[in-house]
Amino acid sequence: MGAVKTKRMPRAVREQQMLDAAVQIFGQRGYIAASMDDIAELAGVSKPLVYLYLNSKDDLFTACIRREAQALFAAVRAGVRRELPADRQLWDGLLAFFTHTAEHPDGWSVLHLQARTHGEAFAAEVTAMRADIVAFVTQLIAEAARSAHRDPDLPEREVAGFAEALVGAAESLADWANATPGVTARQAAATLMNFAWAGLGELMAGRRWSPPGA
Amino acid sequence: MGAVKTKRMPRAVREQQMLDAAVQIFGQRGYIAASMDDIAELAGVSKPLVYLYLNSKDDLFTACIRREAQALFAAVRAGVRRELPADRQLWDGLLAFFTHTAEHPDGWSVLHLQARTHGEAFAAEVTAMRADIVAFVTQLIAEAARSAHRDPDLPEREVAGFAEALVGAAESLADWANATPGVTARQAAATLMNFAWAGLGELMAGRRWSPPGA
Amino acid sequence: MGAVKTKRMPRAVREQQMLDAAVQIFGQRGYIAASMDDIAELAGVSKPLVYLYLNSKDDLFTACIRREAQALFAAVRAGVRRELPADRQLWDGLLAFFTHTAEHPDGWSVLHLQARTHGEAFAAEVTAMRADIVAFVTQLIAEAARSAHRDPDLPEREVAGFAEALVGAAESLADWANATPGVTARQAAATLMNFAWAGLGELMAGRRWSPPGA
Amino acid sequence: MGAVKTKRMPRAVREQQMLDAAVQIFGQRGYIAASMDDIAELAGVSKPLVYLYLNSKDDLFTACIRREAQALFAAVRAGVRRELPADRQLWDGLLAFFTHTAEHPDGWSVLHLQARTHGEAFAAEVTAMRADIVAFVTQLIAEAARSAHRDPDLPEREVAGFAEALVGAAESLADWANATPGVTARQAAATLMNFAWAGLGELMAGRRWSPPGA
DNA sequence: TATGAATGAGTGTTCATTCAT
DNA sequence: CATGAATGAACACTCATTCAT
Repeated sequence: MGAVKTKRMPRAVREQQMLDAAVQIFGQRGYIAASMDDIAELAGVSKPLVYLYLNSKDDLFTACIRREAQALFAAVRAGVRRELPADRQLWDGLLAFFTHTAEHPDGWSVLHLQARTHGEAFAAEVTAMRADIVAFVTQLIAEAARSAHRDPDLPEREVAGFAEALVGAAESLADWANATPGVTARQAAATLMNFAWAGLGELMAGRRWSPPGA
Repeated sequence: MGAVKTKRMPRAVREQQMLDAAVQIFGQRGYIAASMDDIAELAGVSKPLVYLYLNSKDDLFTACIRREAQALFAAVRAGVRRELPADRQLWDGLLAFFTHTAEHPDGWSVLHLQARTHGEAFAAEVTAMRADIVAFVTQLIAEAARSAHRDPDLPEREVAGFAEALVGAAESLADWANATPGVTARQAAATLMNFAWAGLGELMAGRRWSPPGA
Repeated sequence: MGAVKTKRMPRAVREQQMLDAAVQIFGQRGYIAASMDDIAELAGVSKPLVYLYLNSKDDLFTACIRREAQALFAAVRAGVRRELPADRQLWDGLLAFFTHTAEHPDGWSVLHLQARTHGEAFAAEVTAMRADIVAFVTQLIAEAARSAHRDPDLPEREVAGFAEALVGAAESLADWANATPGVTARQAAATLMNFAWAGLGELMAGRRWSPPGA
Repeated sequence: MGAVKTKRMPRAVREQQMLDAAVQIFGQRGYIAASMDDIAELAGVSKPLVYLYLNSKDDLFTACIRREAQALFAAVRAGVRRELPADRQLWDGLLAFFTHTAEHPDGWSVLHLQARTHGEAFAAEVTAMRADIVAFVTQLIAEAARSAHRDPDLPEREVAGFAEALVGAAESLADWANATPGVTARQAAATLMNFAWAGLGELMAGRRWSPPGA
């Protein structure tokens, strides 16, 4: 299971092996339950070497978070072509998102479960990437509204709430898809698209569901 | 911060104090990082008493989960009157949900973050309650479809995916609302209602967003 | 299993119930592994009452040792009639001994295993009773030698060694008999009698096995 | 008292130091009363190192039992030359036995007191070695009977009882010798030899002491 | 006479981390 | 570049013992 024990590798390669092992163990066991012993063993190196390269358990975890966050955001970006229509961009982004989370369940666990459960410092790392995604979605919505020539001055807070809800639903569905055998990335994306697109249309059209007694 | 140190209380009272403290510490630090020492201290009792009444860290955590799950579900139920129209019921339920999670952030953290991250046994406790909520929402959607005389035979799987997405979005928004100062329970509920209601309408009308190349 | 829970008993009776329970638990689990909780529960009383009557775990254990030691010595004495011939007395004594240890295995365990394993203070209690028995056997041997008119001045140290070996063998056989199903007290006594009596005869006759190179 | 604090020793050496310390503490205080802290301190190392090398208190105790059992049996074997007459072999074996138990009182305590008092698993370790010794003695008796051309078909059960009594007496005398200042290994061996040899002669001659009323 | 409520002190065990080589 | 040897600090859990009633 662990990396084959090879001697004398360049530092960069060794580091990636360590991060691979760390993501796997952190993702499956959680930050605290993961032991440096286990990570070192899975990486095929001695524990002092892990400390030499990655400094501490905290730093190692942070490095994992950063690597996985960048990988996820990069995957989403790479899936989207900005010249296509907004709904197509949203679809492509969702598809890329669900595909990536399905292919890297441990990384997704690190980002969505573990990092948020063990201290503000770690959570902040994820929050940054999440903000990028939310911003991206927000921009998409605004763009879509503009291109539809409807309600060009959507209240910013409302759009933000929408983007937040959309991203939140996506995250939840990613967990659900990973935990439910037989649910593909396409299905998850289609479900969310159906769920969200009509609401977005109403939003852009300026129609609101009004709470009673407001 | 901790409970006022009072001597010689009846067991039932002490137990609630301990659960209060445990929910707070588990919610803020997570299952593993929470130490029984800290919980006992916050509860204003000695550690052996915690063990005498609650048996073990596992049992204590389980007791927390159960208490918080029941409280949350009870709050949602109590907020809904079944004789009102479906959209009103959904609104009332969401409002009760966001109100409760806002008022009990640690309990919400225990349920939504901690319990799902530390072993199947704990997760199952939450899953049970979540299933109740999803079933409740599913029922609401079906009811709404019936009362609207539209597409009375919605495909079950699609409704389930919708309910899942709706509950997932609600959970994510609860985190977001708790983490974002200035966001009220009403606002969170309104955002989600706007986000979801139109999509539900489309669903009931049998209209779907179709993925490209399908 | 434990005593029936009855309220308001005279102190003496309660104390015996406690000692019964204590002997059972000490005998089966050992001094340290035995918990005051378990003893109190088995005795059918609350823990503070045990402390009220018996003071401390140490005192309770000591009381057990004393009671069992006296009971064992009394049983041996009661089995022997001093007017009979020496070999008959020895036989009767051994039979009484093996019968008692077989009927009170927990008491025997307390005396022979537990008391000697947990500190000098406890061991001393047993040593006292053991010395009584060794003295009794020594006296028997001397008496037998006198009545046989042979070697009336047996060296004291040698007789003591003999008595010690005899008692030691008896103790070992008691353990063996208790641990080996199907071995009766009579069989144990007969084995030891055969083993010892001839050696005693040689001793009294002044014949010795002489170590080489002495 | 404890080993001189030396840094950076090879694992094998440290392990022996730990076993030395453990035998001493287990022998003097018993399995449960012995604390890993005390053992580690006496061994001159930190507690985690004890766990790293010996795994657990259970394993450490088992390792002690095994080492001491092997050492004792090896000492007895080494003391006996099989080509000599049976009584000489018995004498040499007893002498080696009492010498070893006198020189390793803690080891003897571990084997004879502690291991038998704290669970079947530990007792079994000792029982195996004891069975070897009993078998050895049984063989000796049979051999002696053969070479004396007397009653070559001794009933097996009786020989076993004899061997049991002999070994039991030896064990008891070892305790006695260790507890009684001034008693040498030679004296203990001579006492037992005198005690047992004549009885063995009677046994081999087919003469029995017969219980009254049988 | 009797007990429910409560704890100080200690147990076995684990883990992130460092040094000497 | 790499590691075997070693530890300080903590954690879950238990137990003999006491107090207030």
